[in-house]
Amino acid sequence: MNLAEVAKRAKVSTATVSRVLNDVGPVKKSTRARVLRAAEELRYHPNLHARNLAGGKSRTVGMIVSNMENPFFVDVYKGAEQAARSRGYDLVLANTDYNPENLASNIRLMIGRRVAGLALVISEMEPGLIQELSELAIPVVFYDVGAPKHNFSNIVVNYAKGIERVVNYLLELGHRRMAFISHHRTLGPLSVRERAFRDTVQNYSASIEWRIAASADGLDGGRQAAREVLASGFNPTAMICVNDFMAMGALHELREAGLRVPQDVSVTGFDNIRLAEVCYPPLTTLHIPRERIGQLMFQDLIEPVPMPEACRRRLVLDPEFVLRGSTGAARKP
Amino acid sequence: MNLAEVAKRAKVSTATVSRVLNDVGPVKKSTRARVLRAAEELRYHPNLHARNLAGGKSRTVGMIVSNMENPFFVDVYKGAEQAARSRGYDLVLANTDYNPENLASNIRLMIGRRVAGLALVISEMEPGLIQELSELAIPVVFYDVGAPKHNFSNIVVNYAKGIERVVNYLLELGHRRMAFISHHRTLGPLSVRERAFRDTVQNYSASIEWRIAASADGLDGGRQAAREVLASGFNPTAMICVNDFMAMGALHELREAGLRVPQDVSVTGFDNIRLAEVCYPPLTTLHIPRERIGQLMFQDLIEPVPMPEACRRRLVLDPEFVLRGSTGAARKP
DNA sequence: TTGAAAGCGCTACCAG
DNA sequence: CTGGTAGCGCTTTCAA
Repeated sequence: MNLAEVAKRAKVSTATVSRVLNDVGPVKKSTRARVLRAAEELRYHPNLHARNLAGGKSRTVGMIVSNMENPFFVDVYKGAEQAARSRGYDLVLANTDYNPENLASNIRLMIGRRVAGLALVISEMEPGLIQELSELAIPVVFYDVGAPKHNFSNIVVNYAKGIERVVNYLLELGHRRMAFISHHRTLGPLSVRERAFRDTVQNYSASIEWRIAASADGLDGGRQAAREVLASGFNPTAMICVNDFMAMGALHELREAGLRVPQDVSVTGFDNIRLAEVCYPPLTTLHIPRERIGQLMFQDLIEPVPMPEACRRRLVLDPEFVLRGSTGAARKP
Repeated sequence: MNLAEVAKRAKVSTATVSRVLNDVGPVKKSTRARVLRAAEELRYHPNLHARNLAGGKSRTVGMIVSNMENPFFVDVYKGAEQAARSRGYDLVLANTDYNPENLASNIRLMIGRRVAGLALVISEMEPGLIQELSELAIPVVFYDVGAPKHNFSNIVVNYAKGIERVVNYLLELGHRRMAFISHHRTLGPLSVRERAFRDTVQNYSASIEWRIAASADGLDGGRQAAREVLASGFNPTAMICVNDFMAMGALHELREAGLRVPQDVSVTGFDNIRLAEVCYPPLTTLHIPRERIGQLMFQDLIEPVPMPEACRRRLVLDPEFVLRGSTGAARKP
């Protein structure tokens, strides 16, 4: 079923059908009605590929995330999706599972689709891919990572500040032995947080004992990392987790180990996902406006903000401390 | 950047470039290398729309789900995505948020993309849409709902059986006052579960007291529904939740109300999402092989299983009872 | 207000 | 093994 058949049935040219369907250009009322009816009767569904090809422009933006299992990414996705929908755009999602090969193929896929823009919510990119994208003239917005190129822009959260905040808070509560639970230690954004942790702790006093454990992002990863820490004999009074989702895994492990939170061990997260409030005990964490970020990313893509070559956009958000029940004074030795 | 430019640069015809890029037909080694290099140098990215248009066939399947916030859907998505990727297909996802308008527009979008198949993981469809789809000759697979059409097929879970199982279990534990926590009561699949609950309870004894509360799907919905039940003065010793995600919300509400689980109230879920194991207390629930379902849906779409008109496929899975800490003997009155 | 026709970028078929 | 070329279905001038 195609335009031509609709045109034939309505006894008009394909040009007219196109005008009617796209609501552009002048069309006599009666003709219009006739076309609409024909399309209806024929159950005509325009071929989007043909449309894109002929039109040259795309009403689609792409988003690639690392891990849809982590509610953080789902929320960002939903924010962007909603923003896109409300502006008559269409968002297509891809998931990498932190796999670089998936990332590369997904990016190529998006390029092949000639998306109007690409939002990357991932933890790192190979320089090669960065290069490939920068040569492409399609607007790209990164979350949390990004290189300064004319068609790039980024939205970043001041993770270091957040980590610093929470560590200081724990320090004040008397914690002197803390573990940092992370994932993908080598990825840029993650290592920033790790460094913030180390720096804050060391700046405070050389006598603070600390340790870093990492596993995969997720419930299992959090659990695994926490287990490692416990098994090592290091006996932390606090666990600072790189995100809420992992923190929930850690919480579980502690419970299984017979440790009470926060009496025996304090636990903190990052992101303030909805679950952080609902889990037990509710997590002390840092809030990040995830849906907002999704919206901002979309906006950034389609709003052609002309600016000097060197000055790509960069928006920095500060996370907000949220105090809940998973933290308390350090247990007495 | 297009085929023609690559062809010019490699000093061959576009036909040859196409052959090389698609790895079809005979091409001399040296030519092949030349083309590849040209494409590389020009940073050529094939236009997928043109490819689809010209080729006529699509290597893309679509999936529409109701609520990506609920991990259940994420898992199904991941299963399908993985299956698709491994077979060289590409999965595009859409989310409806239980909004019928979003569903309709997403379906049209998928049709417009000429997907090779469409997987619907949603709770209900308007007859009009069903009709529209059935006239379309594209394979459709439903999860949990579906009408018998030649191009439809469905994978369903025996929810009634699961609910029956869990209710009987609670009955044996002495529970005599139970609440059923649901969402979207009028949607087909949901009402089936509700009915199963009612039937089981009533069959057991007329003296069993029961109540049904419903709210939105999700943490808040579960919490809200639980709150309603508690506020109503009805004092259940058990809450049967239509899914784990809502159960987690209910768990939270009970905790806030100062009720202990399972000592004061037993709680059950459905799906056995990863969180069910990690939350506190861990949920007694019914396992559904979500990733598997995703895989099956994909398979069903691309494997052209020819069969008699009337006999569309229908695969029924039985959920498996999983006993955890959120349930126990009914409290003494 | 409408139609004819030139592409959009690619695949696939037919020759050579 | 390679090139020419006819579409795929739609949008968009340009004329009428």
